[in-house]
Amino acid sequence: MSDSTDKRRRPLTLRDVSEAAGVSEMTVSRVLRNRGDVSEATRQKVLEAARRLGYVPNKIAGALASQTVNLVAVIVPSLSNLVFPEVLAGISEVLDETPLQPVIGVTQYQPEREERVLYEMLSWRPSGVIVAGLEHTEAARAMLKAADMPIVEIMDSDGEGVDSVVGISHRRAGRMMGEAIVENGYRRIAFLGSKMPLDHRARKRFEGFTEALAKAGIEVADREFYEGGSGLVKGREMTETVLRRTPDLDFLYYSNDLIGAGGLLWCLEQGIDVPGQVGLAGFNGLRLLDGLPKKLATMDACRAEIGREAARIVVERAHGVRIELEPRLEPGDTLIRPRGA
Amino acid sequence: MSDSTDKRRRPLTLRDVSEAAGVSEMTVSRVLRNRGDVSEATRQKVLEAARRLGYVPNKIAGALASQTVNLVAVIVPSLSNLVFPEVLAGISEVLDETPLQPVIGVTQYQPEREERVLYEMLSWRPSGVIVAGLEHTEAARAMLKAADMPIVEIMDSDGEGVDSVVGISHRRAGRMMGEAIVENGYRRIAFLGSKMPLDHRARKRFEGFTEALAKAGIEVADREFYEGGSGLVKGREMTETVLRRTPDLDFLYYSNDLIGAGGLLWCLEQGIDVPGQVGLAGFNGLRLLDGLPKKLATMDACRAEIGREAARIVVERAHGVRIELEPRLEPGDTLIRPRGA
DNA sequence: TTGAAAGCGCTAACAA
DNA sequence: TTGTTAGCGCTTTCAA
Repeated sequence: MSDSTDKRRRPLTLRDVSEAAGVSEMTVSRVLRNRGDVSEATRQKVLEAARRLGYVPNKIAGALASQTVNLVAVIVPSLSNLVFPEVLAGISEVLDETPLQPVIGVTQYQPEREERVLYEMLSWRPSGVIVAGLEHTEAARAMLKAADMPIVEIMDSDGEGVDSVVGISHRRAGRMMGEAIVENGYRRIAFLGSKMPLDHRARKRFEGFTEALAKAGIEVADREFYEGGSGLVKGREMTETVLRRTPDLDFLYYSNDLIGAGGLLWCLEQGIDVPGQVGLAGFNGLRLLDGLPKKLATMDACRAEIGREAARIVVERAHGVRIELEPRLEPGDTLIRPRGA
Repeated sequence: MSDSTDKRRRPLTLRDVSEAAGVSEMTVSRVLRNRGDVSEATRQKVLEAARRLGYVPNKIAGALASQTVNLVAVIVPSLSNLVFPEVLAGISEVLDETPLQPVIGVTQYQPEREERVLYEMLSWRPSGVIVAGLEHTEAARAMLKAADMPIVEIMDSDGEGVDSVVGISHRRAGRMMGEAIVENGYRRIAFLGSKMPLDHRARKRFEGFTEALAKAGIEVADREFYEGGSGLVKGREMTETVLRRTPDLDFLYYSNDLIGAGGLLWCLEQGIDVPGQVGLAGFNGLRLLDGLPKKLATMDACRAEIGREAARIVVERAHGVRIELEPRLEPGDTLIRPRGA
């Protein structure tokens, strides 16, 4: 009676397996970690006992004793952005070949949240940290500097990192797109992006973009910023707003593909000739949207590649590595004007 | 010289703070956890010392000593599916108000991977497990049963769970959509979905769907399955294929909104009257796609709500709870035929 | 090939 | 309000 009421209150320990198998805890530990020499006979005995009891090792105790944790902290601003899951996929791809495991933290683009998440994660003493962006609170930067493990700041290479850095230059990406737009003869150019002052990468793209225009003696003819989650609807609305306000625009540069796609759909619906009348470009190279009526010009941000490289650095316990990847311009159907247009 | 070379090899411990602040380790521990009565004076002393040294507590040791871990294991098939980040958002929303933190594991729809991820996570002795789906390997189910913590299986309520279950009935969702389609007078109906034999929820929707049609004496007129990541392109291709093969179809039911959107775009491009000539419906209620030329009929899967309820169960340490949410049919513009059509 | 002892860094429980 | 003691469940190290 009492037997069944208090069944499995105390979680199983190594000792339970040790007793069930009739060997020392140490031997059980060795078998379960495939370490050291254990005779095949005892090995089987232990394995069988562990399986029968349903024993799951306690990594907390193991980590404390061995002073090693196979966790890699990965800190990103958002998961709904579509971009970050791709980075995570790149990271997993590499870590899957190793004993390391990613642990994901989300900051929602808030520096204080990032600081808290980082603190939480560091308190588990991971084997490395991969964090999006170069901008952190002072305290966060101090923690990263003090942490005795590989730190990789990803996505952005415009600035100084704490340890290793893997990313693209968003300033340069913006500049490249600006140049391509100018080269294609557009002159009345608008920028449509998020209002988020904390999306530093979008900001840097905007800076590089205006810089490129300035070199050609052009100023941004109009700009529009939105708040709240992106999406096709936002793109439509912004596009309508900006084209109403400045009807002679001949190019719209969007800070991401999703709002760009919304804009594209709106233009096509309105019977606007794209790119004859108005050219369009986004950013990110989302394959997801490939099936739109026209392929939006965009720039690939090398997301999976960034994830893979960052993971490699952690796996190799490297420090001070700096990898700047090359963003690729994908002109699609909305940038290059047909001859004679 | 040697001072600077071996700086900060040994991570800081409570003892370092204790010495720096001139109080016992226990007092430092109390301050850092806001526990027990500590005079404001010592409190400040400790805080200042901890901050100056850059001390980050070791949760591994803490967890081992206190036998509590404020981690909640969350296991999902994929992050690129768009659906799961929304569930995670619901979970975070609730956990944010508590000391609990979600830790995410991804299985890629592979049962063996799920088993491994689960084993890894359980070995950290989390405060609860939230796992997508009711289908698991036998070993995984055994682990879940043996684990002495709240277990919540989410997304699906068609079947028995190990402990708590929060989800919708996908069979019912498929049936509801099938009924709505029949009621609207469609008779030549096709199903377009993923080939994944392991996407049990899509399978159940299909089953409920055919069941509803059967009740009306209708059989699925054609079906098409795809492999590989979804996306607009896949939807276009499948739609073309199926309409070529069976030109007299008057309705296409897609297993998710993204391929449905691709199909919608293709139909509109071809000058097909939607829903006059062909009606369309997807599944999920992705707000992301709201800006399409027409609003695709779909069914909301209550993703955020599912996340919130699951998190609540873990927070309340509840067991054996069963919550079946009501999927909502969103007819959009592609299901209800205009009068006289 | 196996086992015994010591201790990882912290906190529960109790004492002062 | 503060300190002391004794582990938490495992692994490292050394001995047999």
